[in-house]
Amino acid sequence: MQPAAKLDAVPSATKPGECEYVLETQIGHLLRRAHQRHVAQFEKEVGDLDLTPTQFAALAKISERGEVSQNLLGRMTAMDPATIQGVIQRLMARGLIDRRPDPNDRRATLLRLSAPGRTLTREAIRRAHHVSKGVLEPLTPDDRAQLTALLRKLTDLT
Amino acid sequence: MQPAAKLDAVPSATKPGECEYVLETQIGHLLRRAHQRHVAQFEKEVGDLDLTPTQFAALAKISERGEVSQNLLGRMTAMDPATIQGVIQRLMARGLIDRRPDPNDRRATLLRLSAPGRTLTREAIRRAHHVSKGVLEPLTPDDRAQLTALLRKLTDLT
DNA sequence: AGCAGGTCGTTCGTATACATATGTGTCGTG
DNA sequence: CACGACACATATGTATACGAACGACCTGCT
Repeated sequence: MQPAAKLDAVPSATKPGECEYVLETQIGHLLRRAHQRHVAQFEKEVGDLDLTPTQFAALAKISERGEVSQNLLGRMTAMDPATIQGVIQRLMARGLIDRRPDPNDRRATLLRLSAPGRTLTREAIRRAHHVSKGVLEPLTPDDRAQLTALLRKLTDLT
Repeated sequence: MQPAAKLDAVPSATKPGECEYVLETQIGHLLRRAHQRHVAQFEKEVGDLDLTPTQFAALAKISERGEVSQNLLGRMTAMDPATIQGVIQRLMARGLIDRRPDPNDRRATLLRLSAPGRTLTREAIRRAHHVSKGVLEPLTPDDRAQLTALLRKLTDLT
């Protein structure tokens, strides 16, 4: 990313629905930036394990479920079938995941962690908790709970 | 994206910092999902103008500033120099943007909207307001203000 | 049994997103 | 004025992210 910026404050808002658009007040831009913040923090703290946030999410979820189909894993981690395919392929190439065909459904593939995968995931989970803490660090404890709750509501995660 | 999911609720949390990790409670995952929600909504409502959220952000910001250097635009829209380069290149190819070398700094390039770019941006801004409304629709008005404020705090946008 | 419609994994194409490297240009300091 | 540190735009490589299309397969209905 760029060197952080600190640009001049944003001036006047106009009435919405009109031809003015203050990027910095729009939810989409804010979400994008906040997400970027998390990715950066994750990279800084977990990057030396060579795991991206998505790769980690996949590992963590497999770890939680023991064995899942690739497609279900995708739904649980909010990844497109096309996306999860690439993620799994890269984790496979590193030997972190074992695959086997689903005996009950010949379309499906079942995934589980390999022994090295389990070890790496344990360590990554430890660090991931620290990442979450770091991301929320600018907020008060109350604000953190608020934000989490609001995002869950927004994303329909009850 | 996948057909939406509605998976079973998440069970028990363990004490954090330990070997449990409930993806659905972690800020990174929530931010990623919320961001996905916005991108999807944007695509649905602005997609037929063939604009992505980032392309639109660039156009909107150029429109606001009149003329900016590519690099400054990148900082204002939170895009890497490498990223903004690609975005601008595609908008240029469509004739939505005009370029000229900065007379005061031969490294820099100045960007402004072309006439078609201005027209398209006006229409896109109209729709973008509607997108923001749609994204926040699951929240109460109070919650919307709360969430926006918290994200601004988190992303250091004062 | 057989078929229609849907699902699972995969592939292709395009667009962010960012690290890294490079060539060119600017600027402050000596 | 010269030089080193830095800034700007670009190029390359990798990793999401997703639409669209595909072949293989499953399932419910007839």
